[in-house]
Amino acid sequence: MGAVKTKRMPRAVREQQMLDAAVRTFGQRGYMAASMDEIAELAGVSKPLVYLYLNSKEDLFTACIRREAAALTEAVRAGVDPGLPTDRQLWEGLRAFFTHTARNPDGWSILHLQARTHGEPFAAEVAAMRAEIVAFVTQLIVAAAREAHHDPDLAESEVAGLAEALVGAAESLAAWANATPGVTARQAAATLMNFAWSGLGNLMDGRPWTPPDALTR
Amino acid sequence: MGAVKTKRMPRAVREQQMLDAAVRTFGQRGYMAASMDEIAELAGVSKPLVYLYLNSKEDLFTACIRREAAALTEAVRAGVDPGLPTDRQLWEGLRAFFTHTARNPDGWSILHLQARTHGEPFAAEVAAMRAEIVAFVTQLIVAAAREAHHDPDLAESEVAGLAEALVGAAESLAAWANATPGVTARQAAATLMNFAWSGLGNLMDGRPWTPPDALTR
Amino acid sequence: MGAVKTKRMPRAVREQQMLDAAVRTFGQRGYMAASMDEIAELAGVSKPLVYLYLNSKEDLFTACIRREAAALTEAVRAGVDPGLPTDRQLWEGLRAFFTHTARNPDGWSILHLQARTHGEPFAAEVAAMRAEIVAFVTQLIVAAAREAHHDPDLAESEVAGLAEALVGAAESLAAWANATPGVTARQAAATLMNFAWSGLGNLMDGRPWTPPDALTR
Amino acid sequence: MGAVKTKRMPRAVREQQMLDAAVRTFGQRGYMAASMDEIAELAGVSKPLVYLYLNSKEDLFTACIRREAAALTEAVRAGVDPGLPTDRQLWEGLRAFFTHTARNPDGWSILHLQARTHGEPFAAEVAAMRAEIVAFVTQLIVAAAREAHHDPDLAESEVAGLAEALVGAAESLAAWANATPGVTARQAAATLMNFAWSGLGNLMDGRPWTPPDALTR
DNA sequence: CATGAATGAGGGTTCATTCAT
DNA sequence: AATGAATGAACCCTCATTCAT
Repeated sequence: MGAVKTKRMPRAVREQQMLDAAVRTFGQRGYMAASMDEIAELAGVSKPLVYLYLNSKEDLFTACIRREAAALTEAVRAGVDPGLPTDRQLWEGLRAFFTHTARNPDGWSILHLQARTHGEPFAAEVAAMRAEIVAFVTQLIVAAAREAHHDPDLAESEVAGLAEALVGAAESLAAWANATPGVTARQAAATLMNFAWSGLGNLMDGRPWTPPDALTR
Repeated sequence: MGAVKTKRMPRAVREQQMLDAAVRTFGQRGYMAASMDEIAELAGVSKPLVYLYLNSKEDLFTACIRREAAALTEAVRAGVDPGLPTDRQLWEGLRAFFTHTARNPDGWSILHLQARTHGEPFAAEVAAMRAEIVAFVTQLIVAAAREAHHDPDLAESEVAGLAEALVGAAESLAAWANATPGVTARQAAATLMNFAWSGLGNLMDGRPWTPPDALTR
Repeated sequence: MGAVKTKRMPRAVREQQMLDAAVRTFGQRGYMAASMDEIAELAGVSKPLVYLYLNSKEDLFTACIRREAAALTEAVRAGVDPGLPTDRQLWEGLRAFFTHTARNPDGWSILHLQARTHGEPFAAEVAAMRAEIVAFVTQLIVAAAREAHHDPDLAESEVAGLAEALVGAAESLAAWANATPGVTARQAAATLMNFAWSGLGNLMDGRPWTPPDALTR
Repeated sequence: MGAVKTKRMPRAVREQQMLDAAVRTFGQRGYMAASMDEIAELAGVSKPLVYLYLNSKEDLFTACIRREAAALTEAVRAGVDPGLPTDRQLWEGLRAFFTHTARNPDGWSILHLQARTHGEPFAAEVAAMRAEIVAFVTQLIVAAAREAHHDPDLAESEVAGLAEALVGAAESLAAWANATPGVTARQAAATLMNFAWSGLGNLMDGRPWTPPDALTR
């Protein structure tokens, strides 16, 4: 199970191996239950080397959070074309999000569960990333309102709640999709678009939101 | 802060004191960081008594989860009048949910964060409760579809995803409402109803969902 | 070598056993080289019990210092009759000091070497005891000067230096006497009285200080 | 603060840099708390080089002790003119001693505290130096006795004790003088000469020992 | 001459858990 | 019904020391 024990690697490489092992261990065992011993073994190095490079369990976990947060936000950013209409942008972002979380369950566990459960300084780290995503969604909603130029009264606090609800729904669906066999990232994104864009009321009335490439795939 | 040290209490009473202390400690410190020492002290009893009554840390935590899960589902059930139309039922349920979680932050922390973060057997315990709530929501959605008798093809898996999204959004909003000063349970429920029932698309077009008692309060 | 493993002792007794073991271990191995494992084993208990009662290695060492310092100052105080003339008081005090340090080499090692070598907060602890002894000696010197009513100019800073020198000489002689076979506490005290009271110059001229009970013993 | 990192120095120079760093680190942190890492960094070299040149922490510390012991004895020797009368020789020796220890607090800490606190083989190393100084003092006392040709019976063991007391007092005063602002090496030496040569009894009677150059300075 | 990479061994500390009363 | 006394096991972390280049 452990990495092949290759000796004398340059520091940068070893550090990535350690982070890989740490993300996996933290993601599966949880922050507190993960032991530095296990991480070191999985990384194929001795414990002192982990401390030499990453300083402490806390620092190591923080490094994991940062790496995974950066990877996730980057994946979403890369998946979105800012030239598209807002609903299309949201659709693309959700697809990228569900795809990335499905491919990195351990990283997602760290961001979604572990970091939030174990207080400061970890919660702040992940809150920063979350704020970035919420801001992106907020801006999409505001843009949509402007496009529709119908409801100039949409209060800021109201928008904040909506963005929070949307992001929360996405987070929950990610866990659900990961745990439910047969649910693809695409399906999860479609479900959420339907739910978020059209609302249950309209769905009931037979007016779902339609994926833009429904015909081609 | 700890309970007054009264001696020779009947078992049932002592057990509740212990669970109170445990919920508070687990909720604030987290499952792993909470120590049996602290719980026993907060409960005002000696450690062996905790073991005599509740067996182990794991069992104690499981008992906490069960108690809090039962309290939450009961609160929601009690808040809903099954004779009302579906959207009204959902509205009442959400209000009850946000009210209960705001009043029991430690219990909510246990259910929402701690139990899910620390794997089996706790995750299964809380998953059972969640399934109950998802089932309730699912049934609401199905009933709504029947009322609208428009879309008999609404696939079961699709409904499951929608329910999941709705519940996830609610969970996230609960944490957000607890952490954001000035957001009441009522407001959180209204935001979520808007989002879930009308959808962003309709909101943008000026067709929000209207709280049933908007005029009276 | 370790104490007989007696079970279920009252806390006060166990604590003294632990302090005994700790004084011996710290005295012989030194503060840093002593391991809590070794101390626990010598005390005949498990390590967690040592921590339960004494908190930490630092606290344990501090407790040792306090106990040994109290024992030493008490021994000196008990040996001195404040009604006697000053040189007699000094003589009795020195005898008590050398006797006590000879009988408690580990305690003396802790006070004289270990506590001073390992910085704060230990140095302050032993400095307090030393200040007490220096104050006692200073007061003797001042009293002697008053009795001789010859030198009203004896500056305070000068007296401080003399007291320091006397105490330092005593400390050194204690280690020397312990390490040199055949040197008794009595002889060490006599040598120091000679040195301190008469001075080398007078010794050379055949005017030593005479122990008060030279004839009787 | 660390030495400038100059490369490719001859071995002898590098060794002195290492010893400088080691003396400083051992003197300030203590033998056990000092880490080879810190010493190497302060010396501006890599750790393996320290091992290459000085073999082990123990050997490095021993080398420090030897160097500082040699420096101290050499300073005292250089300060004394063997042609002078014995009290003048002692006076000069003490001045040299207090001056040197005041200027080399780290070295003095190593000799006086660290080496003695951490057992063999270090204690033996510093004991050798101490024996040399005690021998010097002993010879002074014997010479003084011969000059006074009064007490040919001054037993050898008695002289040994006196020398020990004198050296011990000097050691204590050195630490005291270093720690007490405003006390110069000269004053410390004068205090000790007074104490040792005239004795408290004569001081009280107004017969102090008079520094030879009291008039000129 | 010099070092980046790496580790075996051990130390302080904490915790869930049990025994004897 | 209740507790004071006690521990096995594990965890985080550090350090002196060595290879391979």
